[in-house]
Amino acid sequence: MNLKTATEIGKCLSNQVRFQILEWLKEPEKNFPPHETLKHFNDGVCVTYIQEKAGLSQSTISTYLTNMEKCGLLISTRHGKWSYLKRNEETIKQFTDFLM
Amino acid sequence: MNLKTATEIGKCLSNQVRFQILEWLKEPEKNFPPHETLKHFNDGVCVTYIQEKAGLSQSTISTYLTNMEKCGLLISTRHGKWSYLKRNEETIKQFTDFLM
DNA sequence: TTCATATATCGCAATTTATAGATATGTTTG
DNA sequence: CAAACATATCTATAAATTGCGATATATGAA
Repeated sequence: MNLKTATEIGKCLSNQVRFQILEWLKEPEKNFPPHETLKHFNDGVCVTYIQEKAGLSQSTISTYLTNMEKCGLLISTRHGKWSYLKRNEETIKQFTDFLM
Repeated sequence: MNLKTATEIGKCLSNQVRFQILEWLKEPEKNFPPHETLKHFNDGVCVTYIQEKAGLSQSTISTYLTNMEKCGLLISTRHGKWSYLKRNEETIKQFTDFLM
């Protein structure tokens, strides 16, 4: 982890909704409805569920999630027409190690 | 640690200079000149040293440091006309625990 | 008390971010 | 292929942040 990447992560964490999403994704099955097609949360939660729960527009949430993925906070996996997002614990660990 | 406080900390970490200051303060004796009056770094580093090293204006750095103290990232101690700043490891730990 | 130094606060212009609607792209299904 | 749906990107505007100079406040020294 370097200063530039860490600051990019800091930018993601500077917004309450984005930070909240990261918290929700700690326990997907507790915070989101079960997936209808996919029967598990192995790859996280789809954009629509996150968007509905956050209550912001689809475009806003999509941008948030894209940025969070770019700086390594999230991992995105496509299954058909859905994108599933989960926390990238490795990057989060590197970030906290860098900070402490 | 709650979401609001964590996001305030995130805001501090969203700027490269502020993040850098936090990194410098990990090892004050390595990153700053020795104090002339105070002979130790027990309370951290004075505003002027941080300002000179960061290369931004006095007012900007003062505001940065004030904000970083308000959200608990730094601890400020007055000794005469100088303010000394050091990392608040307790808050930093709470923040990383909250994130992980 | 007056001066010099250290830090804090105010007011402002420039830049960046937040957020939405419109539109584009990608994917499945009929 | 066309329709329907999920997600991504583009464009625009309001709001927040950046960073500075000017000014105010606090402290120690003369």
